[in-house]
Amino acid sequence: MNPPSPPLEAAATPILCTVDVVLLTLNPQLQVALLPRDRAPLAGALALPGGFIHADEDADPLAAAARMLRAKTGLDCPYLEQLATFGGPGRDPRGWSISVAHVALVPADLLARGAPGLRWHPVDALPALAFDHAQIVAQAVARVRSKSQYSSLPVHLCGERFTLPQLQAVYEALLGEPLNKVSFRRRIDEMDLLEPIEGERTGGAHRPAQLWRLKDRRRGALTLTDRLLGPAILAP
Amino acid sequence: MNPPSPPLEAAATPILCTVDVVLLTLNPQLQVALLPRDRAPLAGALALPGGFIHADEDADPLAAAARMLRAKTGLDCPYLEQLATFGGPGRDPRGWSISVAHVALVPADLLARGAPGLRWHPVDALPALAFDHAQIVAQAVARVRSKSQYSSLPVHLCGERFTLPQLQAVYEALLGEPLNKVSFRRRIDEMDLLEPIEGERTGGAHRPAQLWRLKDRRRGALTLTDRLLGPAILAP
DNA sequence: CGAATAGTGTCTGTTAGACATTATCGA
DNA sequence: TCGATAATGTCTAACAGACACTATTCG
Repeated sequence: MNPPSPPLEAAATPILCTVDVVLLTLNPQLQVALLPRDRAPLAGALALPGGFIHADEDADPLAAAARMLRAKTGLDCPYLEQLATFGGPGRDPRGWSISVAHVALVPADLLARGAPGLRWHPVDALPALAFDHAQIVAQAVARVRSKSQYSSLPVHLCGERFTLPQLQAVYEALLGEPLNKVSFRRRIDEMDLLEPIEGERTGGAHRPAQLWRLKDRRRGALTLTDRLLGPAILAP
Repeated sequence: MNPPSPPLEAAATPILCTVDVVLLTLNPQLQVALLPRDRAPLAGALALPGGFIHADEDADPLAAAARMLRAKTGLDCPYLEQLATFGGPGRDPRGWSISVAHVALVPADLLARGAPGLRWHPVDALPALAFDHAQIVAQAVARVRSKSQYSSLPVHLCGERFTLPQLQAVYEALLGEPLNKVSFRRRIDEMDLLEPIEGERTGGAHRPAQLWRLKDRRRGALTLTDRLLGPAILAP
């Protein structure tokens, strides 16, 4: 039997392990939360909320991302998933580094509670970002748009209560083109996602729309359709 | 200006950074390549091909996975993509660790060139695996089955040259149910993936089938359909 | 010619989307 | 009553899949 140590194949140079979060909202276009870096390297540059994994407090990468979200943005997000891992010798001047990137979604009506330093930028007109964060944002946006074709992901950009016309507008903003109202409602109905709630929302002189909310068992999860909602978009 | 070091927020405990590869083939069922570990921890246990990222030679996680594939399996795989990153304090007894998991596909007719120690196991009847590798394999299989619904991924499990009935059988094995021949061929045709080649393959007393190969510009890439090929499967 | 598999033509039930109609509000 | 938006009914063109038919090989 071998003794349990030393690990013969251990990496010579330790690798920097970080998580980053692409926090998105729809207000009214798709926007991403950025923070100016408060320390070197690249102090002052705009970057995604993120930081080092803490071995003593993080249970896994997703938990590290949730901690980062809480600490840096102050927002409580109904949706958080892992996106992909970016790594290499050049992306951080301190050395070979890994970033486990995540995507988070927050409804626009919760933005007021966020940290004051947060800066929201439309994803289609980004300023220069630190590290390889522009590439990470691009991949996150592609993933969100792709999943909007065949899942309930966009409901996590609406608030707790919303109308079907509002939800359709969210899907249309993500997919980039108008959807057929009848087909859209058939799909949403088939997904068995929503339940009607009392109360009405109206904005003017017209028939008020029914309010809906996610069914309990759909909370925090994605529901998939077996047919596409919109036209095909290139997936990651 | 701040000096570039020390990094104020650097992780106290270094984190172990590894890559693992879920190498799959279809022969005739879906099988995964496993290797008995040759050192502690868990020496002798079956594990995925993988190892530490080497900061001095790997350009990124995908390159590290490709190096690992070459070194540990000896196989040249036409398809390799990142799957997801698994991490936590308990998955490796040496401490908080990260595994950037990948999926690779290899046609069954190339298996003979692999390393002699490789052991192939049907993914539906796996033995006990080291670390959290069973979970990684499960997620890889789910991803491959899901992508088989709407992409050309299964062609990478066929050899260089194949017939349409062979390709359909590969799709059916992955999706777990028979497909309509006419619809399947319509879809493959719409994807504009394949070109016919000279030569015929026949196995007996019947009409020989046309041979096809991937068009050049489709090499190494996935092509997507805008409609599903089979019934919906729960995606990761 | 018969068996077996490859490949294609055709028909029909289903579905997506265009359009029209009804419903419900405020002014 | 009118304008505006919500919600639903209906019709048609397109598509998926079932079926049948032809093609091509070997024995």
